[in-house]
Amino acid sequence: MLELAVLGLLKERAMHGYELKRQLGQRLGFFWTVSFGSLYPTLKKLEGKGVVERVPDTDGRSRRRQVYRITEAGEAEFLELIGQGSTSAWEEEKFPLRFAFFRYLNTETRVWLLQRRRDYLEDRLLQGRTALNRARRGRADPYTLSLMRHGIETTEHDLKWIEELLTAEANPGRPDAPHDDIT
Amino acid sequence: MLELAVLGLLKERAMHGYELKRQLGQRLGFFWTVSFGSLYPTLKKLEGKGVVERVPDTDGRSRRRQVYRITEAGEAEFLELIGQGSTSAWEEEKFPLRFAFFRYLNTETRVWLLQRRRDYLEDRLLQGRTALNRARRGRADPYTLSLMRHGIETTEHDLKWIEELLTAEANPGRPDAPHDDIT
DNA sequence: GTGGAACCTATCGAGGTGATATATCGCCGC
DNA sequence: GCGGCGATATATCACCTCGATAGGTTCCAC
Repeated sequence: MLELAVLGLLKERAMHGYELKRQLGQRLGFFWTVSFGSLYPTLKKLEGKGVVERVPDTDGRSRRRQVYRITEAGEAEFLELIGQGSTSAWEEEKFPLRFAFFRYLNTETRVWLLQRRRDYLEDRLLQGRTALNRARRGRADPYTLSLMRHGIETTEHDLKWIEELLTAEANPGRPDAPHDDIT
Repeated sequence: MLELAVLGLLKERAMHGYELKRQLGQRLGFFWTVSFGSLYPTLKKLEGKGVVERVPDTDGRSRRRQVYRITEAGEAEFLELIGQGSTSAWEEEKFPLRFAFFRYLNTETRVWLLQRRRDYLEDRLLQGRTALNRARRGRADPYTLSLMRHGIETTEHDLKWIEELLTAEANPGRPDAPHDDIT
């Protein structure tokens, strides 16, 4: 998981651990946050696999930072991770992470992933509505009901977003991707 | 975490593990799901602490299920867990869980928790907007920008929900709690 | 230069995750 | 009845991640 995120970020440019965390926090902080406790071990593991490497301490100063860059094997590994279907569950769970690297995929794959996501959300929505109705009949307390309603609304919002993205993907009319970008 | 959820559900009525998972899935499945790998160990741990106990296999049939009920010590433990401030982070993370048991808290505590939540969300929103602006100036790719925008919108929606709840809490005018409940 | 704040790496215990194994029940066709 | 099969239910394992914490380094104000 984190491996994909790290490789994706290092694909853009070399970074040290702390900055990886900061970048991740900014880009998908709403959906995910990494802890140092998983980041640093992961970096070491990746280095062990040879998919990232430490940038040798060029130009004397600041030898405290451990700057990593992606290797050729790493580029391959990244494509492997982001492209593949992988195991059911996390696929849906970590959608935002995958989405953050959508630019590295071709349109076909993007559409495929978006459709999978849409189906998943629609299914959840259905289950959620069913559960809500059951809860209503069961005289569940107002707070529980409110929570369930809110969950449904949130999912509806997610779904709408996905559908807009699908539309945008279908006709690269003007904005070659998701809407406005004024200043 | 899970401990609070389990105790809260058992407070309503005795259940076996599988059903606890099902109930949890229905009520806050949008925000959380438990795995068996944590549920069963947790039940044992709770039994060890004496806050829940196995219901003796009355009336012969179906001896396969392990039905648990909450003990008196468990009731106390529950109030302890839900009432206390606990450690910073998870407090925000698991807000929905806490909210699901709001009916066991008095108005004062409810309002306090809602306000904390509101402040937290407002802070995130601010950070998110700042990050978005920076990303725009940095010519981030459209997908990343779209993701960030979506995160912001979702948080705004959460915030609106909290504010409505605060309003409802402030004047128990007609609906003694969160809005409509037709049929 | 010296003290402190911000920066950065690192590790630990606790606990959660998804996958998988196994056993039992309810039910249907025959 | 009885063999089989899908749903129900408990259990465990290896791996991953978390939050807390500690410790070292760089930078700057005074």
